[in-house]
Amino acid sequence: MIPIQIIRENPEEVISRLAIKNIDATDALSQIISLDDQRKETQRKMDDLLSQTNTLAKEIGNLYKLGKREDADALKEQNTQLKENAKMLEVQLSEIQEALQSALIQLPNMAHLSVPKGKSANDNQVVRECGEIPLLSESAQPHWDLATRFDLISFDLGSKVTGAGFPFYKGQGARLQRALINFFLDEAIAAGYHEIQPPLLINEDSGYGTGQLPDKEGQMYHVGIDNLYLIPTAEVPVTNIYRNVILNKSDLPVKNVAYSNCFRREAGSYGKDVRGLNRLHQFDKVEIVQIAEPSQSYQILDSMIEHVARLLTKLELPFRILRLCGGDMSFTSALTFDFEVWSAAQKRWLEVSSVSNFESFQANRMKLRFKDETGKTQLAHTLNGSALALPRIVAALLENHQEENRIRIPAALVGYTGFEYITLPNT
RNA sequence: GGAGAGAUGGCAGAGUGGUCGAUUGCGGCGGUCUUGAAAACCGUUGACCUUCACGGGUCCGGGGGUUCGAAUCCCUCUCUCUCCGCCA
Repeated sequence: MIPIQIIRENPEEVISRLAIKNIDATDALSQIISLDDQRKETQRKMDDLLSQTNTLAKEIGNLYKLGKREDADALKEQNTQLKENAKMLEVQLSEIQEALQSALIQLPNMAHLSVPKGKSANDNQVVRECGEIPLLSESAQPHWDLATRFDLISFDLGSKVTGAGFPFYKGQGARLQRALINFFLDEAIAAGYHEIQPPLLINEDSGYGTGQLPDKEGQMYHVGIDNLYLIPTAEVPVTNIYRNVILNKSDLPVKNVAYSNCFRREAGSYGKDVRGLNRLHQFDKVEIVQIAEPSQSYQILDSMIEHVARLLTKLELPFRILRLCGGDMSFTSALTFDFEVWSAAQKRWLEVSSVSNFESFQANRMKLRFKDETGKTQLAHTLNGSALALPRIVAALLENHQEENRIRIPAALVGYTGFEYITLPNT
């Protein structure tokens, strides 16, 4: 939610920054400002009346004490009348507030000025390419075939026991998963992040806090009997820790890292993009989340990008970094960089991380603030990024590092897997 | 799952219908004293809306109600604690 003060103070900036996301907010803003005017006006009138009723109530109390019962009764009647008027205004006010809130909540976050204009993923800007794209032999296989041949992952068992998109990891496949999780967590801890293990189910309030609700409801698994949602990312529980919290300036930046399973319904996905590990309903991810002072958030965004780049370099995977264009960005983000690794056998780029600065958009929704040096409370900035999501990393590791009859584990990971090569079963 | 108790400011903890946004203690901040610190003493100390300001309004877990007037009474939801049951 864009803070109303920003809209009031600087509507032109809001309009132009929303235009980067291909949104014409001119009408919406003037509607919002007029609703806000009505809100103030109505509230002022109501406060006036309440002030009068408060004064009268005190007088009545005094009159009773003095034994002037008739005078008191007369005032009582007067006060009842005032109270009724105040009640009417209260109803009006809550209607106006509801309309204002729903208008505000429909506005996406403003794009940062560095965001390129554009409509789709084709307009994203490649800002960096790192690593060498491996030349594989003719017999190189995509990861789903490797996973079967080396007996690492069973998609069929997943379908049998749960459904498509819920694979079983087995043997060296399972150990590789565990190794990656520990590697990512240790790297984050070394970079100063604080490890958190969050719950995997969240309530409705948390869904609103980070913006999954109301509009992305269909993307989450819902446990109806308890009205809880399975988390689509650890970002949701980890950021919502700070819902309705006022931090001290000295607490910032808050740097948290969490490993979790992630659950996504991925309604509407289909085709070759979802083959194998490319798109799952349940997957593992290590997420980094920071809460920062506004003046530092972009510097912190850079440091998060370097952190993710370092992980991919250590895993010896060729990758590129994209600056997302306005049309490809999420509703809540102000600036997003995507990381893609090259999948050598599929011959395509796979998105493995998305690092974003939300500025005060999430903070405003969930009332996450901090006290600055003058003792004033103001909204903090929130940032998060995947560091990293496992399935496509596994896909790329298997494909890019495949050799004749084995798959090489990158050196940085050997201490975690306990083996240097994935080998064929029964050899 | 059954029975009971409770939810008040950063924390602890008073307050059971009238001047209570709330006694007090701790903590925090500022000051006196001190070479410095501690102790002691004095002062100060919540959030939100509105206003240039003065001021006004809202908030005692959430929501609703009774009343001229609610932290205090009633309804409801959520959460916490104790006991019993079940259980990794």
